[in-house]
Amino acid sequence: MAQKALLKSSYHHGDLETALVKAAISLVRKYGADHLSLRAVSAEVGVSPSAAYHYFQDKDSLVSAVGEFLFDQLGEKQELAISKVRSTGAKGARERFEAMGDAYFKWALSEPNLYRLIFGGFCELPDSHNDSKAWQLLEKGLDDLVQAGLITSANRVGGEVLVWSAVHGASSLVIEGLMPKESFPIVIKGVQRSLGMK
Amino acid sequence: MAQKALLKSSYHHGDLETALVKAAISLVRKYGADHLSLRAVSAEVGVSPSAAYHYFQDKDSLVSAVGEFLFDQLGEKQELAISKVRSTGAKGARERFEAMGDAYFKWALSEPNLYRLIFGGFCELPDSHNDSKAWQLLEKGLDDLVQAGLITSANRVGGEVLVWSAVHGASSLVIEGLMPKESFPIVIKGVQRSLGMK
DNA sequence: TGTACATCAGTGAACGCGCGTTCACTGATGTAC
DNA sequence: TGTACATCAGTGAACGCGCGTTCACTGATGTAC
Repeated sequence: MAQKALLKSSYHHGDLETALVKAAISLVRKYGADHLSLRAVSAEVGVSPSAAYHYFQDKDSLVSAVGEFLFDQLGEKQELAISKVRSTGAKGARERFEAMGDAYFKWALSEPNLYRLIFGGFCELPDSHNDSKAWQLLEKGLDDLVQAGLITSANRVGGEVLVWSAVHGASSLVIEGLMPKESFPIVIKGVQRSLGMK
Repeated sequence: MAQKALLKSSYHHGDLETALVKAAISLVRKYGADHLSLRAVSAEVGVSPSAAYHYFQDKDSLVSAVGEFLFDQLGEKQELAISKVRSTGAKGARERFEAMGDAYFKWALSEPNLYRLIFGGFCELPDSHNDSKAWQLLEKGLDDLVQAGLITSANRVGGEVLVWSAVHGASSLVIEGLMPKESFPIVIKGVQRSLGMK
């Protein structure tokens, strides 16, 4: 029946909740998180403005749903980049670590408006972010570096917050035009030096 | 005459341009950069909405003026913090360096809405940010560390971008509730390790 | 010192607009018999 | 298989509102004579 609804153009939409989130993303991409309106999202889906209220309490709820969706998506981009690394052993651990940061940076640069929605105070992200894919990948990446003998356990301590801060900060500054994008590799080099990476 | 205008409550305001910028800051502080309206700013100053158009081409121009003002203000906060350091020699250089980062972080935490206005894509900052006070202080701070023998010239290379990225990123993540504020010193420690600071 | 005048900072009414949210409703759907 | 019915996803009109911007204007000001 969900299937049926998807197949025929029908009165009932099928999965309006998801459709609204995706339409919102499409509009934020183009016009920024400020400038997003519930009415425009509904119109994009081809549905009346009030329909959204069957799925979201208010506009803020929709925006927060978008934020969570995008935060997950960012994690998935990183996971994909990591999975593409073919090298093994220490070389693999290093390449996966770098791929993770590169994916984050690349996503930020290619989708500045989405990036700002997540990290610009527009939405409430669950504070259980330590369960998020992005965070877990970061932990795993650092663990791998230790296991590969590229960094010591001692230097690993606090690595998550340093890496995330540096990568996130550099991405943000480049997006806002305050730092040339050529500086990103320099920041990464600096982080690796901090970790004592060989 | 400007003096006179300031003294008496008169038809002419005296320095409406500055008054508008300051009123805008006051409103952004409370309600965020999205939610700022020209009309509210005018009302805050006690002037009709159209008066603003004698000083700013449109709303965006006002917001950009606010951004520049705040960016300068952040630099001044840092300068003030640095100037309060009494120690001399290597100890002084280290304390000044740390005071600079602490001031940045402290300002971000105490004024998240202002911080987001500057760094959240709401305004056009002049891309001559290398002339900004904040940037010059950072350069000078690193030079001092070299001169004090706390870091080597070799390690200083690229120091600006690493330091700014890490401090900015940590501030941003803490503001958004994605990182506990207790992590900030850990990030700073990591940066110092990267610089090979003794 | 007094007066006529040009300047221009600020007024206030008006414009058209899009917004978030509500509400009583409709009509397609799946189900019970 | 056919029919009556309850459900509930989506409608569409309406609400009150605040927004950015414009425009012809007013009246306080400083200046020239």
